Amino acid sequence: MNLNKNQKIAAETSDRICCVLAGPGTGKTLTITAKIIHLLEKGVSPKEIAALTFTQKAAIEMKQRVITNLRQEKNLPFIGTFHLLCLKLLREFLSDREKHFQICTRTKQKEIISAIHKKNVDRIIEKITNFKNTNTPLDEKILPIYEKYEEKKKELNLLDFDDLLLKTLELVNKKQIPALFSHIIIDEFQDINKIQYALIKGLLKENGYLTVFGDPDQAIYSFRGSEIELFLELPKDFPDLTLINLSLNYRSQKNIIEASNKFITANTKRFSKKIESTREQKSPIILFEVEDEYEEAKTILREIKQRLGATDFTELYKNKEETSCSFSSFAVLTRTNNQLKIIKDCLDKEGIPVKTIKKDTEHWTSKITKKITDAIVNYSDKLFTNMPLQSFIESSNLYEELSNTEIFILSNIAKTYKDGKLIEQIQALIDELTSLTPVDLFPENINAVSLLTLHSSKGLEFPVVFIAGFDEGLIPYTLTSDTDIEEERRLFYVGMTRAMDELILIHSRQRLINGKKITLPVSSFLKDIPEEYVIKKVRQNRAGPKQKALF
DNA sequence: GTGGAGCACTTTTTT
DNA sequence: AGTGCTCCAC
Repeated sequence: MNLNKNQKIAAETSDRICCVLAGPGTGKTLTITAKIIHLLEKGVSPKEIAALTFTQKAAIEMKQRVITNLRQEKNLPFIGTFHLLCLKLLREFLSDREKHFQICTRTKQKEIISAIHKKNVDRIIEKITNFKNTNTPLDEKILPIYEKYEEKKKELNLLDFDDLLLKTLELVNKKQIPALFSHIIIDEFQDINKIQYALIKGLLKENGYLTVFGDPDQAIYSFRGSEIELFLELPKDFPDLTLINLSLNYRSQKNIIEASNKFITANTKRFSKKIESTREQKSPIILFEVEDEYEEAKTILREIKQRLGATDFTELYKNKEETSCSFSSFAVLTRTNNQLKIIKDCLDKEGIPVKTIKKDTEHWTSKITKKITDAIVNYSDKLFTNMPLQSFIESSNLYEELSNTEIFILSNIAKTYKDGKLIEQIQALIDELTSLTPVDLFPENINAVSLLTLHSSKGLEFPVVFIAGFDEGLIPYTLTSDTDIEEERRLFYVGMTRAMDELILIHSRQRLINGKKITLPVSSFLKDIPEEYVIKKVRQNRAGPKQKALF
């Protein structure tokens, strides 16, 4: 593995408590992978190591990389989500009477809650989750619902996702689960909450090694209980903490790195960190001002077409290798989901393929199940010719149709595939699918323009990034009262740093929000980006009356 | 059990 | 504007 100086230090240090500041595009996953492999090569037993993530996607990516590097997949350390680790520990350490619980999924949660109280089911679940994770008190109306919910779960022998962690922590505190790991590695540490933090401490052996990777400037999930303070107060909690800064960014050109570096210094809750681009300077950030959301969509369409340099899109499908950029080079990011609809419609109409994250759990589960079932049935024919699975995936259209997560699962199923038992295999597969999330199923390999919220863009990168709705009110989002302006700034920072070559912001003078036509000024975040990094382009509505530009 | 009127609500999302 | 829900009539 080819590591730069600080990546190597982070991977090989034998300091006991380390915090690796891993800004956007600095090779975090590579470094974590290197660290795991380094420990194994040093002779640390896999059983002594746990690498924890918050999402399955991250876990799968990391595991895949470790497997690729080790060229084997036996005797791996635990690499997975906090929830999976807790699930395994509970199955191992709970009493025989208790250990046979089932997981209370979101669907089941909704079912139980709505039997108690029909209205605002989602909000109630959110409140309960918040209460369990952060001790945010429950008001009088929700408390009895919560109590009945807990009772019902007990009756049905269910544990919800929060319970997995809480129950494990309880056993750890009662010493019924011993400290198990001498090396714990945490990914995306800025997303941690108090429960998870306590859990890590309880599972780490005395004088064990802890390395956390993350970036406080990308903490965007406080609304679901993450506490950036836990990251920022690490030096207090561990006076012997070693800070390592991954300072080289391999993703974005200089303008984007410098502009985002300066932008984020407007925040106070952070560690100062240095990030340098390894890439040549390219064009500055472009800011368009347009009339309304339809002009916004048309601007995106026009800019995409211009960069594709083709009007006949069927040609682009055929000659992918010959063009420097394709549909998948572009992403459109917005603060809210519903802003994406008009943009999607506009691109759809012009024959530009788009991909979005589907939120409809029931539908995709059955659809994907069918897709993978078909794939396995197809593959079983190919078994006669001994065609390796990877070649099969690449030669079929599956590579484009399936997300990376699906391919991973398919590979696993196929590996254990034996003649006869197809139905059982698929049954097992369906069990795995129920734990997948919309993001896991985002078809990364399909050649289409990505339409995403700023939140769901985290971790991704694109040559050309549009951030639409750069309007005060949406960015930062202040249409409801309890805005955390620093978190909103971090969210925009995440958006900016998705861009490799070009960042294009679009502000619309007017917009329909909740059925009302409103006029918003350009985002107040504009003033936090030094002027020399931005080119402003005003597009007047030709038909309409002349309006004074807002900047 | 269905369909339509009436009403409320409207940020972000993982396990 | 658009969605999702309840409630009531059939």
